[in-house]
Amino acid sequence: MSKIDIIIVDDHLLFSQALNGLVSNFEEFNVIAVLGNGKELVNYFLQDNTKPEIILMDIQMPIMNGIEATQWLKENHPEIKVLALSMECEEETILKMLHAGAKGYLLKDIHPSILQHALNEVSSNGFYYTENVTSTLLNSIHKKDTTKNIFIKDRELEFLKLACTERTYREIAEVMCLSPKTIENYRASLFEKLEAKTRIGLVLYAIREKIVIL
Amino acid sequence: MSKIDIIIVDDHLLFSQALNGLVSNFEEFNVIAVLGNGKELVNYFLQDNTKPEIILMDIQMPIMNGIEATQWLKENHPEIKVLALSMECEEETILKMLHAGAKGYLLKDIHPSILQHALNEVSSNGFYYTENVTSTLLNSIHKKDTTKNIFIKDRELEFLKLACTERTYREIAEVMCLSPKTIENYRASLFEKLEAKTRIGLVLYAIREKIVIL
DNA sequence: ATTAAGGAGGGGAAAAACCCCCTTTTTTCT
DNA sequence: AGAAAAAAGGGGGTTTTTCCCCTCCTTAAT
Repeated sequence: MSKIDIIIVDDHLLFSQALNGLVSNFEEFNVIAVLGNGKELVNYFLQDNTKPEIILMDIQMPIMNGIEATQWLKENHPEIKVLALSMECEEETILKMLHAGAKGYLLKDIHPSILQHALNEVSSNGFYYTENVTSTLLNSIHKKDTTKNIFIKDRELEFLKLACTERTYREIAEVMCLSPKTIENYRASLFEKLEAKTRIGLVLYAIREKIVIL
Repeated sequence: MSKIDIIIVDDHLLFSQALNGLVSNFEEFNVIAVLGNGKELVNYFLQDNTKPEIILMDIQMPIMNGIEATQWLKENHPEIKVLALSMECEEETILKMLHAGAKGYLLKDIHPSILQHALNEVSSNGFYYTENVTSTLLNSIHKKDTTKNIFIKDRELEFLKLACTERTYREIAEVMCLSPKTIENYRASLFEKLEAKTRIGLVLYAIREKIVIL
């Protein structure tokens, strides 16, 4: 019985090395490479090395992250199955990874035997989706309905960023070279769009949506 | 030559199990237990089990985190050396862990051989501090000078949190069961303390200092 | 030619900001 | 134990900012 080739991509050396030992101990699998980020993975394939059947992919990585790497694989080596292995359970991250073509999404706090099972499932069925992932998908579908497509115009965005400072509207008008009354219109339209009742609401929205950083 | 007993405390099963394999492969060390959080560690000691010489301690853990667990060990088993092993490189976390009595602080992206070296150092010298940790300590000393000791009183803090909503001051007064005029005093004193000129300034401060989350 | 969007504006009410002042209780210092 | 300081609660009045409604003028696209 020939073993199934696996590549591990994770920037936490301690984890990737330890995981290497763990997976290598599974009868059915053989780790052929341990890489530190997406860029190293791309280079690995550009050098025409042995192709793995499955890649265990971390998400948060320097230089080239797991999502970008998975997208690259989908375009260049679509037959290789990516199994995401991350600590992040944020909905957005999971969705991005699945859109990029991951065949499964595991959290790092699972039991090794589940990893083994997942690897076997991915190898035989082509995918392995946990309850966690499917419920996230359901959630996101549900949300899509309520999420209005909020379109913020360029100048409104400029204003929104300036609204997140201690400048008064009059000062913002000066900075943007506009009349205070025009600023007033931006304010009103953003209040409506973002369902804000006060300037504080604008600030909270901007910070939540990472329109302004910190 | 008798091996040095080690306990691993980490909630990420995949990591802890894999790390177990890794450390067990080091000639000098012997993993006697792998636990999922601080509470499990406390229970382990309450049951009068074999004491380890070193504990490899994760920080972010459910129920009882690494900092709390290390503090408990300092009071109850001060001879046991704790080597922190985390992904967090935030200054505050490192400082808290060192204050709690950790003999070293490693990031999870290190090479396994560094872990081995660190374990040996902790065993022989009693500590192992990387450049990373010492530079963080230096930084924090430097910062102490410029950081004014901003002291926010309990009620002020309550007000500050409420100020980060779309409530008017009058509404905040109602929520806090106070006269709007008292709220006015809190506002004025926070404006002075936090060097804010408008309510937006308060909100920005509160979010930066993580007084309000998201 | 009409419509939509961006820009500019007026008037007025409400909220926020900025002054000054006050009492009472609790804590801290000596 | 007693004085002083700090914390908590409240008040009056003024100015500025914010908020809301509604109008008018361009300009560019349908």
